[in-house]
Amino acid sequence: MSKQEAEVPGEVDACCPGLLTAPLHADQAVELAKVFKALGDPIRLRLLSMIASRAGGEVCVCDLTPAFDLSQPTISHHLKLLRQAGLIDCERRGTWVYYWLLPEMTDRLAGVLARPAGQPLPERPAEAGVAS
Amino acid sequence: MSKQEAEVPGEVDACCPGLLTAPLHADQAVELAKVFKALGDPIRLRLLSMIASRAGGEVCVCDLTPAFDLSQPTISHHLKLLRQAGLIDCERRGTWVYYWLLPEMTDRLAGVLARPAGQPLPERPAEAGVAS
DNA sequence: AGCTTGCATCGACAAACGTCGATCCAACAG
DNA sequence: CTGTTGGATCGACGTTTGTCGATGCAAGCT
Repeated sequence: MSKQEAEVPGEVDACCPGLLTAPLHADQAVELAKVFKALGDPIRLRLLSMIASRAGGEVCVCDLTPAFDLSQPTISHHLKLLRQAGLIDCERRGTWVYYWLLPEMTDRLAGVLARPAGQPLPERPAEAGVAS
Repeated sequence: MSKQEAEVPGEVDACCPGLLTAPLHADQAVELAKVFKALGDPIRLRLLSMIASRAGGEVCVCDLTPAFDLSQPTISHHLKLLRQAGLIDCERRGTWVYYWLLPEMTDRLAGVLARPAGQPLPERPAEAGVAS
């Protein structure tokens, strides 16, 4: 497992301290977008959440599939996308396949979205529909 | 502006301390996925980055459009999606329209992806292709 | 050897997405 | 009022995505 064509971004370019500090380069944007796109589906978010929050650190697919109203191939497909995004990895153990989180990737995303310390927050409070 | 059908998620459900601590509920997953999907495109990531990293805190569309090899309607479309996701907002000032970041949303995402303090990290080091 | 079970892969197909040119609207300049 | 410019909205069109049933493969059971 984890050895298919899987073009795992992996090294989203160690650089770039964040989206919010400097304009992203086109290549970095492409790599980052792959990962965010993987998170852009409710099923995949729930799968990732179920995997990440598991006590032992890993989950058997046989525990994931019945949690959704979707066919087994569909769940398998979503797991594949999460794996190709570098968010999870898996291993076959006997009859079953186990998935676990790769925290490096979620850490990286959190860092990319984080606002660098005391960013001034330009003067504009939080007018989300104030209709001044 | 900022007053169209724009079903801004906004309150992705103040709860949920993170994706990684407990299985996400279906509704929360749907809301979160909308925002991540908005980030799942290289153009939108670069737009957001250009807007967020701007000194004055806001950018005129006329500064954004020429930075890409895309038509003006396409850029406008991407900006609309970012706005509907609650990531940015805009205002018309005279002839020009200015966009700025809504840091609440990026903060929320960063929080959702963050690993709660000293999460054990189950024993599995970081085998990204160890092929044991 | 056969059968069964757990998952992945393979088309297929409808829905969603990214892009464009054309058009429309708001604001300013003559 | 007329013309111009910045930007949003409107179809249209090709590509990608999410889903399925059918099939393939690996591992255990009898």
